[in-house]
Amino acid sequence: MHYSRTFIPTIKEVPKDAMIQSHILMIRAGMIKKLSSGIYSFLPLGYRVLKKVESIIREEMERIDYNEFFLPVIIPGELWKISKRWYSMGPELFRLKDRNIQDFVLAPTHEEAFTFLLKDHIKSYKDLPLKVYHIGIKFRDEIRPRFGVMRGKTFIMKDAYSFHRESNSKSLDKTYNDMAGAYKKIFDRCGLETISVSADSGSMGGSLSEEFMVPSRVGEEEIIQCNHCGYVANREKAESRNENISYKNSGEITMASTPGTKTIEAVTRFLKVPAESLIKTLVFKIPDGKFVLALIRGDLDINETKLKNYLGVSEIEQADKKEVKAKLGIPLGFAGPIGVKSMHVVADLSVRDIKGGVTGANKKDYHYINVNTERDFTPDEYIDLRLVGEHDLCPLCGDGLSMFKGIELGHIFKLGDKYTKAFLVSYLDEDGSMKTPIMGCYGIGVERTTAAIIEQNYDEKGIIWPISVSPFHVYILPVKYSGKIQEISDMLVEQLEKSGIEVLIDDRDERPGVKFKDADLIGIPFRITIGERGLKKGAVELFERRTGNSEFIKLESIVDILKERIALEKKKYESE
RNA sequence: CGGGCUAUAGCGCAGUUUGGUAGCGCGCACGGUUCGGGACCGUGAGGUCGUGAGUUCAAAUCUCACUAGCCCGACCA
Repeated sequence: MHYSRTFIPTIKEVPKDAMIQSHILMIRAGMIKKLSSGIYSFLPLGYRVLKKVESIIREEMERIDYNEFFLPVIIPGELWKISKRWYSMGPELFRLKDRNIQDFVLAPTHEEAFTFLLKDHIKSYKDLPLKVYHIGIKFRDEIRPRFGVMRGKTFIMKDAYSFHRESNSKSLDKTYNDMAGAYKKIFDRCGLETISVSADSGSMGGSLSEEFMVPSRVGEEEIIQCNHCGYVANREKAESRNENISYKNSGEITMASTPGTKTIEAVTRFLKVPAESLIKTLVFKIPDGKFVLALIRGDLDINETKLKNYLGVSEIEQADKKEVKAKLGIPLGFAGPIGVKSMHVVADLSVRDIKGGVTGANKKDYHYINVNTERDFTPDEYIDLRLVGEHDLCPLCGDGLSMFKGIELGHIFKLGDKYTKAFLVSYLDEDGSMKTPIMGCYGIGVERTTAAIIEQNYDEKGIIWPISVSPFHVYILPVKYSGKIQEISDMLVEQLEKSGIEVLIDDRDERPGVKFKDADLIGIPFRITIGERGLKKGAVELFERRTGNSEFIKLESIVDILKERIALEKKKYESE
């Protein structure tokens, strides 16, 4: 293609709204343009990359026998009412009405639509397993869109769904594992280093789930990893081994005056006790307006996701001061479990063994000391509520854990029968009995993957595309597009394109410096510079963006050499 | 939703403190000199100063309200 006729609006300045490299470079290279917060248009160069990522995904989906569909983005609200997500999803779900005042949603994901679509076609165990997917636009009214295309209000997702016989969970296991394998290949082929971590399944429902992450400073996920045995999990999900802290048996429980000590730190300082002997007490509010008391050892924090899952609610928030005081009569900062009757009390496992502990007395400026769990109070339940941190112990091997950040590119779930049950999907099994199929679902964020590729492949000059997703294979840079140089450039373009190589020729009437800068910024893997300097020797310059290597190649062999190099480079990103 | 910041030409910014009718760099157009790493000189086009109201003889500048965007926290591919 000719640069002069292609819309590639590169810019020199760093856009003020962009904070991370992938966002900055996508804008600077003329790949995307913002329409509104979290809503971006893809320009020709960006779209070419997007399509390449999509086709890698397609190839790997086909390879494991998934059928490609294309579903609408606007879905009757009725379907979402059947799955109950109309009620549970909250404001991130875009809702609208048609002229007949019927409810609709702009689909944030397609479990409902696919389940409804396939319901009529799953009648026999012979119809299973059924594996489907599509690549389409999704809508989520994100609380805070961020980092350009990394978290948008609309985004392209590859979402796949599988349906299986309920009695044969091995079928789901296999499909799930196949998908994990396909994801690994997809990301490898995009030139990405990913890791898979076990994750919380959130509002999707279902049991097991795994996320595919790219480690990155700008990631929004926190990943916990064992330095020893390979345990990896999303922090939301991560568990840890309880340390054995030896508590001494204490004397009688006593109420002590602790004026103004509202924080853990203040209490430990005032009473001269370690944080481990405190019983931290937090009041949470759940959607039905009820309050829950959550306890954890003073030096630890509550993992709200774990608490939400335990309570079976989609949202919780820490109750605010005034409300707690008004409705429960408890001064926040001095809350404690002792004597609490009106609220459900859950305790983290770390609380169970505390003896000689300290906790709020539900009275302003007073704490109880010498508190023994079980002797002085009994929570309704002990569960794991702990927010695992960097210095905790691996739940598997007891070794140390570390934490780093990552970008979540894909997520795979074993869904169970949440949707098939709600939609009354049933099939006749071999023995003539009526059964409900179980499901798996599997997503990849396409733009986010594209952004992550840049995040892992750039330098101070611009993007460095892996050839598998590069908008073009070769950038031809005629130092001056006229006379002999023009003739040779045109000839090269023709020959290369004839062999299926994608070429961008910079035929603009610009000074060479401008062309070099743009070529570096756009980041196409190979560049051929054609100028007097080389032609004197009957050669052109072949430059490799990633290594910075450059060499002069005889004109007559450049096409063959390029073909060879490109084939070699492509091979690195091929399946298997 | 809470906290912080911003809004002036296509992009990046100055001007706001101390009110006097808008400027710089890049980009764009034209002419010339240049031409293998974002050239130089000259000329020129381009602005409801985010929106609305108020104060004032006079508002980009002061006041109030609103809107949008960005960053930090709770959601997600």
